[in-house]
Formats: sequence, C-alpha cells, structure tokens
Amino acid sequence: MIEKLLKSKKLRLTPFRKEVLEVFINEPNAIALGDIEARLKQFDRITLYRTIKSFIENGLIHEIVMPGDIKKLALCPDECSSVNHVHTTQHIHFRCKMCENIFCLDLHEFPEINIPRFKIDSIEIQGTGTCNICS
Amino acid sequence: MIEKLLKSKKLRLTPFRKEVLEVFINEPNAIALGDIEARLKQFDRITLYRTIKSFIENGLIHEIVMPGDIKKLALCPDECSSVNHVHTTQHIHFRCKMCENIFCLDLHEFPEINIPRFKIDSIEIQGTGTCNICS
DNA sequence: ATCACTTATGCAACAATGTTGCATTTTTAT
DNA sequence: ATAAAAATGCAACATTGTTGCATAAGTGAT
Repeated sequence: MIEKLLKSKKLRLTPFRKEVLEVFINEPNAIALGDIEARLKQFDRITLYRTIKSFIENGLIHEIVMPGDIKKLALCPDECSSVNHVHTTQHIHFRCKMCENIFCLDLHEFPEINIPRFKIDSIEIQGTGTCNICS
Repeated sequence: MIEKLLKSKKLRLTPFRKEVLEVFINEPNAIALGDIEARLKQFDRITLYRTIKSFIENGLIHEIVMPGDIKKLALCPDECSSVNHVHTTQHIHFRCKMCENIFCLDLHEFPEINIPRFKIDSIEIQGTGTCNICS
C-alpha cells in the first residue's frame, strides 16, 4: 500500500521514504515536522527536509500554515492531484484551540466565492474553534 | 492620525513605532518583513520584530501566511478588534500568482460554513489566482 | 544477475529567521 | 520634575531551512 502510493507518484522506493510515509498514514490529523521526527528512530535532518519537499511537490502530502508560526503536514486525499502547493480537492482545515490538532475536513458543499475582476484559481478555507472531541 | 491609531491601542508613542506604522499606512496591500525593512532608513532588527509582534497582539496589523513560506503583514481594518491572531472582520486574502501581491478584500456575503459537532469561532479564506490588474 | 544511469542519502558548512537577557533610554502619568 | 513602566539596542544564542559534494542505492535495459 505504501509502495503503491510512492510508485503512483513516480517516486523511488527507499527505506526512508517508506518510513516517513508510514508516519503520515498512521496519523489521522495533520502533523508538525517535530512530530515526524519524534516518530522516527534515527534519521538525517536534511534528508527529512528533502523527503518532505519531494512529497509536497509530488502531491503526496500538503502543507497547512496558520498565523502564529503553525506549520503542519497532512496526507493528500487520493483524488488530490496536487502539484506545488495547489491541491485540487476541496476540504477545509480546522484548528482546535483546545487540543491544537489540525483536521482536514471534507465539506459537502464548498462555498462559491466571486470577486469582481479577480480570477480565482483555488480557495483555501481555514477554521478555528473547538473540535468534536473537545467540545 | 498615526498617533491616534497607536493611542487607540494603548501603545506608547515612540518615533520608531510611528515610522513602522507609517509604512503600513502608505502600503495598500500586505507587505513582507523585508519590504518594511527596505522602507526604513536604519533600524534595529530585534526592535522591529518586537514592534511587529506588539502590533499584531494589539490588533493593529494581522499576519497572513500561505503555503510555500509566504508570510506577509497588513493593516487591520478599523472595525477589527483583533487580539492574538483572531481577527473579527470578514475579509479574504487573495494572492495573485502574477504579481505576487496579497490583497485583503472585503466580501459582501461571507459564506456560512457548518461542520457537524465542530464549533467554529472564526473562518479565514485565502484565494489564489490573478488580480484585477494582472488579468 | 549485471551494468549503466539516475536519483537519494549523509555530512559539513552555511544562511536566514527569530528569541532572550540585560543595561540604558524614553515615554507616560503624577 | 520625578518615579514607574515600558521600549530600545546590543550581544549572544536558538531554530529552521538550504547548498554542495562525495558516496550509496534504486531503476530499467540487457
């Protein structure tokens, strides 16, 4: 399953990549770089940076940033044919202020937004509040 | 006007703060830290960091972050009673892929978003595309 | 299985970005 | 004018991310 995922993005199958991807697969929500590092036994910092960059560029994972130096990463859904920060699926990112988890949530109806004279290619929606568990 | 703005947030009136705030007032769109530095004659890096942090904490400016290490700052609209990253006005942030400007745009109707069992306090919407000038 | 080609890894060194502590100066309210 | 509180400037440090390069490993064709 992990191998199929890597191959589907035409990424070479290396032990380290499998290990990192497994961390994402075992994690339901978005995770920070530090969380990944904590789940790896031993690793090279630079290689991890490059691995993550390549995962992002190939649409395997996506980056979620929020004000206050919050930066997390999450697996892209299957349908996501993301290339370089522009991912095509329509989900929102929700940050719970209690547990500080970030959730990728699918919306049944994604809102229409129109701005006169502006051509919108993609919309990213981020919510803040309390999650289903904490509330 | 600058002095009134600082006083309204109960911030002490110092020459440096006035200078930094003036940069924001003279700029229609969001600006990066480097843009601010370029517009100041001479300054202390640390003081600038602290000034910006205090402006954000007091709801004078707000931070806009987007995937790909994009971090910009913009004046909060008057009605914004922001405290610590949660600002109350409903505008969206639009990044033009041509000119790389980031615009704060008011929406006439801000979309309603409901997620079952999640309590949403604030919503932040970011659009990417081509701005009115570049398109 | 072997080979040649391409890509990934690990290390060192570097670069950019942000923070803390502290002495001094400035602002503000009295 | 003065005292209290806060801002500034400097040094040193911490964190985060990048580049170059030699070596190792994965991939596809033979």
